Amino acid sequence: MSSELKPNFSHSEIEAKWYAHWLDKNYFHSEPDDREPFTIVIPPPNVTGVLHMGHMLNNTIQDILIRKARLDGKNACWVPGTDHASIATEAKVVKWLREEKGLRKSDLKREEFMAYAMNWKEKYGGIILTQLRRLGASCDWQRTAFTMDEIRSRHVIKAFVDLYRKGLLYRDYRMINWDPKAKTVLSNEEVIYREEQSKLVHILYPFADGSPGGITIATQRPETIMADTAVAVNPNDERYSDIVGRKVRIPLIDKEIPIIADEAVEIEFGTGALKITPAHAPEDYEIGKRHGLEVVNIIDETGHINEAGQILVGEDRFDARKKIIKMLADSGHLVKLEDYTTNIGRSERTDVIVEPRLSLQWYVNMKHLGEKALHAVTSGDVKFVPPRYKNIYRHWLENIQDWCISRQLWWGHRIPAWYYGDEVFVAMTAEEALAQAKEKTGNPALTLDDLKQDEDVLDTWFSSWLWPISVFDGFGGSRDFDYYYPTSVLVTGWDIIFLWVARMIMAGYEWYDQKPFHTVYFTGMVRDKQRRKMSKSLGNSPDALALIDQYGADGVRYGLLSASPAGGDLLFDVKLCEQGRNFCNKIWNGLRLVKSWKTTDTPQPDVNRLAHRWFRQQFNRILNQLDADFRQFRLSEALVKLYSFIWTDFFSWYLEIIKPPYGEPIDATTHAQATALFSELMIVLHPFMPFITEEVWHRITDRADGDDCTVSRWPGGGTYDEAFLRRIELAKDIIGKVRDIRNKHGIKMREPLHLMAGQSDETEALMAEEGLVPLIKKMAVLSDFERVPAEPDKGHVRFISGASPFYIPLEQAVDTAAQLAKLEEELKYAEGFVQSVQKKLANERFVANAPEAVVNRERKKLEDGLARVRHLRDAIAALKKEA
RNA sequence: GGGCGAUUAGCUCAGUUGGUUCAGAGCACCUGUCUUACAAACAGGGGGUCAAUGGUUCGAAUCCAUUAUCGCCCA
Repeated sequence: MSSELKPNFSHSEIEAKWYAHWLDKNYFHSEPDDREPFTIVIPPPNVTGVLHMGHMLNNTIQDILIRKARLDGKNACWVPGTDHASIATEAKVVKWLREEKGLRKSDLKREEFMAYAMNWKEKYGGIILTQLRRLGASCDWQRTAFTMDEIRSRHVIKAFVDLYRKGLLYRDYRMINWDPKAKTVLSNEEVIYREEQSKLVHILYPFADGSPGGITIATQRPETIMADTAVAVNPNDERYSDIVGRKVRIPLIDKEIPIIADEAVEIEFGTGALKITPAHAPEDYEIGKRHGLEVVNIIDETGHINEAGQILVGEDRFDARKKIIKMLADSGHLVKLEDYTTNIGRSERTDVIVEPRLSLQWYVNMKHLGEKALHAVTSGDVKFVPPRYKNIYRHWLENIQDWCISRQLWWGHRIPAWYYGDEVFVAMTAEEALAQAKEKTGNPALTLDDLKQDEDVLDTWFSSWLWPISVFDGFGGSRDFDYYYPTSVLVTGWDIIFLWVARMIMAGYEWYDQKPFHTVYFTGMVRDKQRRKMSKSLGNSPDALALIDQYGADGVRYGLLSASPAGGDLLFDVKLCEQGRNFCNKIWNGLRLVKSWKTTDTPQPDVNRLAHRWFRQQFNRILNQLDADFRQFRLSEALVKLYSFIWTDFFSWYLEIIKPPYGEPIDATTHAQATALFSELMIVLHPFMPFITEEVWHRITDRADGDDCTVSRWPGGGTYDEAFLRRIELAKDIIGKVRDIRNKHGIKMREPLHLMAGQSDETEALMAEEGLVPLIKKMAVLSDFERVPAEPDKGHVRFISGASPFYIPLEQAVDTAAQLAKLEEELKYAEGFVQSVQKKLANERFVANAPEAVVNRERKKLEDGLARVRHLRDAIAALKKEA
């Protein structure tokens, strides 16, 4: 049997096999039943996206939680799906049309474009869901949803209509964030501010009446001077008090504008004088409104200067900036150029600098929606892991602004608003809108052709915020929805806490007065070793699939998770995946070892019985800890714990203890126990590393059809005896010290040693433990292990373990000096320890105030410590006498 | 400007309610090893004034205050 198993684990041969098997058995599909549900909705990746490190981390965590819930016997349901990602996808389709078909969007009718886009999506979209299978994601694929499919679209339109009827939607003409590349408005949350280098340009605006001088303003945007309609100073700024009210000329175009005074102008900034460009800066727009200034728009929707600019018409805004600085210098109006760092807002999707722009858009009133959403989190109804994100969330909601939801795109949900003259009709369908229009106007002759539907689509997040509801067809009132909602956990990155998480909570309370999920687990960002965020442009992100090919899905999952505390950033290093792969190999070889044993009907030796007792109890202890870890979402800790438990306790200790000499059989009882323990370990590790655990599960013993690791039951814990476990720890310490002595003296493992233990209660208890003496003899390779009444005369080394002395006679020369140094160091430590305990116990207030258990513990510590010190002193004295 | 968080070994990080020999893990490093499951391994080892100062307490890596440095969110 064992001859089938290669020395190295090969993940590529098993991953596809088991994934297909799980699908074949339909294990991932969930239907409502009597069991407790455990539900996760996937943060839908962009339909055009490909798997990257962030997805891998995110989905590994979800899969761990789902698989654990499945093993716990819950009805686990993980709903996958994709997001239509309006801006990103439309950009990709436009590019594809241009490059592959030679078509421009402007050449196409809306319907034509949508047909191409849908086609494109069918062909290239959703690749990422296939890639998730490689990772082992146990999603219920039959429930795959798409934000633009029929059901989800219905939810979006219904939500819009409903909010409109409730008076929570409105249209307004105001300053918005414009993305000149995508040619659409963005919400505040889609603008990313970063500090960037810029120039502050000082420009002289001469007096209009021709008198000498003028006023020097400072601006970052010299290319917009043509749109200026005033220069403003602070009314309290004495430098300018006598020229307020006078007129100046805009250089280059010689337009006359007034100098006005407004409190909003910062005296300290620049020259204290601001050019006011109401069409192209939010603050200027406000100032302009206060002073009734004209609004001159000189930048078109693509970020180029338009006819109203008079000069530099058709130039890109940044080219225009360079040119105008040159022109100002030539005309003598440039006073100076100053280096300047400022916060620049860029589009989250296209990364171009956002252009403030006035336009008419749809908004959601957030005041109303925000209140319950805030309470949900502050009250703990929705739990955040880690909890510190509560503060960030609260801060945002307390300062919330209305949500701009219209987008000037075609790919998305078209806004269900129809216009007839100045009237707006919002309805589920054009026919309903027509009916409304007929009633409102009293004109029954109106037809659909008289109504004009809004050209814009809705923000993608306006569909994502309904996701936990819409994937279960919640607005239809479904059995699924009743059963699965609220979902159990949401796993997502903290970067979309406002864009997505907060809004889902709002939607949940708005439509069902119910949270969408019990807990939000925030993952960190995956960064490289230099702490840089992984990105395509930096090229520092490893190819996710290549990683899986190289290290196996289990190895990569291990690597991602072992260093990924909740909410903390993960500094990714392929070394971690390598460690995961090595762990797989270790498990594989443990399997090979156990499979290689022949069994015999002989009775179980004491040492094996002891080994099992010890490991069982240790396992119980770990199971308790794992329970706590899962409850608190400390997944990384749980995995690290399991890693060392399996590697060290199971392989390095348990299997080594029970391992029969080469070629000899093992007693059947021990073999059965080892097989059972191995299987249990595979269940416990399964959520983290599903593939290898399933493989080992099936190889370790014969299984009936359907007896798969992935659908087995998580083992229940049990009791353990602390005193017993401590005795074993002591034994392990003794073994370690013997090995150290071998190391130091160059004694090979095949040379058995003779170990003598000094008299103490401790050694007495130790040797009375059935099986422990043979255990120590086996693991330390001893010919003999016995207690002696006193230290032997000469020719031996000594060490202290616990509070007892041990001696090993040696044939070879003993390195007295080295031993002495080591013992003296240990003595120093032990004395310091004893001193600190003594000090504590001498303190009356400690003895009086501390709990009795704590005081007793200290007394025991003192007793042991004193014994240890005594033995160390004896040993040192003896050693000195020898020298 | 408002807020949040962090600072523990060379690196990345645990350390749960303040109390068990509590100063830990992994990686890295050093020494040794074909000990026939595994060199992707095995057996050992060295390494930290827990950022600084002060306070609370019988007792502080842990709680409080101040300072320093760094990171992030919002404006």
